[in-house]
Amino acid sequence: MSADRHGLGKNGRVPDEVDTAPQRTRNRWGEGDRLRVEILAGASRLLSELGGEDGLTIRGVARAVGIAPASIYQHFSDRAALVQGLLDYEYGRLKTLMQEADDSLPAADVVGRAHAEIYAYCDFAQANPGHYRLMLSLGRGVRRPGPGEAPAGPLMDVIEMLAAALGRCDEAGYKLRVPNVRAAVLVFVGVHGRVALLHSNPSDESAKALRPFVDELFSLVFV
Amino acid sequence: MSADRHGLGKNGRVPDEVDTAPQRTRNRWGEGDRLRVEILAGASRLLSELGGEDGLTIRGVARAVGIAPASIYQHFSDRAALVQGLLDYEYGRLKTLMQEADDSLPAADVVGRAHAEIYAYCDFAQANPGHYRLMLSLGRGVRRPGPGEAPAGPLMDVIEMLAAALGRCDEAGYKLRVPNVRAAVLVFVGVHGRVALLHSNPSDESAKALRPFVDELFSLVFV
DNA sequence: TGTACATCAGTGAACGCGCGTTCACTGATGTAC
DNA sequence: TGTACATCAGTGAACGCGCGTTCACTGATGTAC
Repeated sequence: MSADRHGLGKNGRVPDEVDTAPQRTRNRWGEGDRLRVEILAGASRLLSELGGEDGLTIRGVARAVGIAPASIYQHFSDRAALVQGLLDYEYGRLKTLMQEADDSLPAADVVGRAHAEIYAYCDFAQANPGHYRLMLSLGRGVRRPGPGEAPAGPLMDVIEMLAAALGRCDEAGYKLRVPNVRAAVLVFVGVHGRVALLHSNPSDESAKALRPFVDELFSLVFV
Repeated sequence: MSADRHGLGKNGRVPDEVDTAPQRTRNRWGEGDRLRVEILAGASRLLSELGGEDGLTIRGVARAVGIAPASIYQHFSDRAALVQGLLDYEYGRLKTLMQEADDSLPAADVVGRAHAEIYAYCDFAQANPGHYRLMLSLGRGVRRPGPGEAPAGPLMDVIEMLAAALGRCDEAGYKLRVPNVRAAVLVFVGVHGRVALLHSNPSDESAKALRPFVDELFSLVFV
């Protein structure tokens, strides 16, 4: 046993298992929850590599993480729960990125901060097309609000962040042509449409520069 | 055989097969191509009912049409070809609807005609969410232009239609604030983003009225 | 201190299912001579 | 006109595959007494 620790067999070749199963060491007592984030990270990586929800299977994620498919069920009740968990995880990342971009500028630069938020959004969308598609729920198996339920959700959180940033601009004297929430929806929707168009046409080099487009959108909503 | 033509067995009950297989009569000699459009229509219906590409399987379509799965291979080389055929079919429908809306107004009413085109687009998107998602290629298995290839495609056709309509407005004196192609992209992208937002949040009743939003977009691109 | 037991992290093997695709075929309709 | 053959529209049965999920399990680590 100890003779094989170097990963080399007697003939000096790397055994086949090394390629497929990167021999995970199990977590210690009481640290079982660590696997949960490993699973989410593996699923996230898978989404990046495959660019869509299609390869996002229980077995695929298990392979990516290096565990048995059955092990996933200790942390997620079924595939739908895994996808939902991944969505929460990614929305958390996106909101953090936007908030950090906002915080990175001086408090007084309200217009710059609003721009920075949406730039961060664009960067995320361009760097993570697979995640973006899933998050905009143009895939299946995503929980949607019921008929009576309020149209809340992580998407609304993002729009509200943007609305707040635009509201601060308005208060600081950079007047909006429409109420701040309407302006936020307009900008968000424009950016989202542009990103979707880009994703559906990745060869359009001229469209990859999203910032000028964002600036144009902003210039339209301000007086 | 002729005794069973009424679809009733000896005990007066409808045989089980009637429910699943609506006993298609095969096409006549030389009319084999008719099945092709039956398949596309069945696939289209399936897309409407299921709201996504997920149920769009060879076997599912065969069931919807009432034929054997193997029969599809006489008209489409594989599943990807079927999906591509469906896309062409649906883009044809969309462009026809937009053109008809345009033609339904007097030639002189250039602004009304531009509005009518995009209204038709909205109506299509709202009436066919499953088709819309697939067409905007936020699904898998859709042919995309290669790296060197021009970013043409049915989506560009739609945008060019709109750009032409906006160009006619500009020429008629309803001046645009930006070049007509940029204005078309802006309007299209805004509408698409709004529709996507609506699809991801179908309970948002206030967002279902797309026309005011479209009008707002138009008012932003005109002087 | 030992020792029986509980809890933990994680697994291997199996299940039934629906899928895409292939292949040899069936029976009806046309065509050559 | 017959009749052999070609072509057509479409099928039934089978294949191998990857999937989601379940279940009894393994071995390590903690805890009660």
